[in-house]
Amino acid sequence: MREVAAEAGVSLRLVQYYFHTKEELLSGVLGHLGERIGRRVQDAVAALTEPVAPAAYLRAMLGALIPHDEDGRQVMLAYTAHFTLTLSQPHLAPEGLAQAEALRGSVAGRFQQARDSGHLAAAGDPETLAATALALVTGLQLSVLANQHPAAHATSLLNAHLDHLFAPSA
Amino acid sequence: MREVAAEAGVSLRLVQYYFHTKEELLSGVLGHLGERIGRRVQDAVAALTEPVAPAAYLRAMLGALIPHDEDGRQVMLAYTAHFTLTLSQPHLAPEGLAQAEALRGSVAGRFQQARDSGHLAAAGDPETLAATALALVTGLQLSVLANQHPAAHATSLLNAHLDHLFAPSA
DNA sequence: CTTTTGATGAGTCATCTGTATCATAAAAAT
DNA sequence: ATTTTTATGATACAGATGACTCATCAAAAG
Repeated sequence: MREVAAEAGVSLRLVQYYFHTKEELLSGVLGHLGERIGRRVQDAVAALTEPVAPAAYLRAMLGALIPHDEDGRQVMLAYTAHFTLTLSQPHLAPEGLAQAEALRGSVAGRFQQARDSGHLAAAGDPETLAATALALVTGLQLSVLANQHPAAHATSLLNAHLDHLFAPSA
Repeated sequence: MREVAAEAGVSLRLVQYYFHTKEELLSGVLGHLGERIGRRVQDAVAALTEPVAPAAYLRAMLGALIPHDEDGRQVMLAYTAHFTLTLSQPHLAPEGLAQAEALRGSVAGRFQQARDSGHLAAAGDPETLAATALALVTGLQLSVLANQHPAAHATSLLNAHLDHLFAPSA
């Protein structure tokens, strides 16, 4: 609590004013991070030029989850830390997972759309493709945070995966 | 330190005897977890019946990283927690990453072998395929630990990904 | 103008925590 | 038989930490 207050340039008393306990603070942070990540994804999608092909949409959405700038790195690092904490403290999870669930649905919807419009060449139902793509992004995220790959490399791995789904004959 | 001693049914003094500081304890645990995970992978590979097709080998190796029993869950959960810690305390990493690097090389080698023997249908160099597959497994691992998917489902997602690389025409 | 809300300061309390010290004793190695 | 290794017990201590209280004050809302 003291450390958070100091880092924020604020009195300890104020932190206690808004977050009565440390648990409330942690849940609050997890929710806040979820929102920031959601906004980053929305911004990336909004930056697309019309018309939006399903493949490009998915590239933008999923690519936004890979930390390619300092802000993204900080957000993703903090989110990863809090997410890992929820693995042993499940009662801290509620709000954060809602965001993740919404994202999963959105990705699955895009895959469904791609299938309907005949752009998708790969087998497997949209739910499966979405779950796989999201797991891949999670792993790539971590590899970037751990400095195993630069962000650009991780993005190209993600794009290669998507390209393979949309045009496997190449 | 006290909590570790109590959990191990051992005196605090003994923990201090083998690990002079908390940092040493954490590094030691990280190394120990790396070994246990490596052994689990080796065991899974050793259980294969000859002759070993490249695809089956990769399925075994990578599948062993998905926690499908209680022991696996504990090991992977502890490893994930320590790995996440190294993201903000990089000096705790040295030994743990060596194991991961060895695994990456091994997976890449198998992909190379599959390509050479004509079993691999997908494009992309072995290094890329290995990095992608490992990132996917990391993400699936986390999804299982977070109870987003049962282990069997994660394994089937992994197998679907590998099948797609080995037989994309289906 | 008065009340509510947002913000700070100073300090207390009990507990947790990493580290350290000294004495001791069984067990294993030499 | 003696030395070294492995293990425990009992504290001690300084610093960190979460939670709480009381007093105070500026700003915004009513």
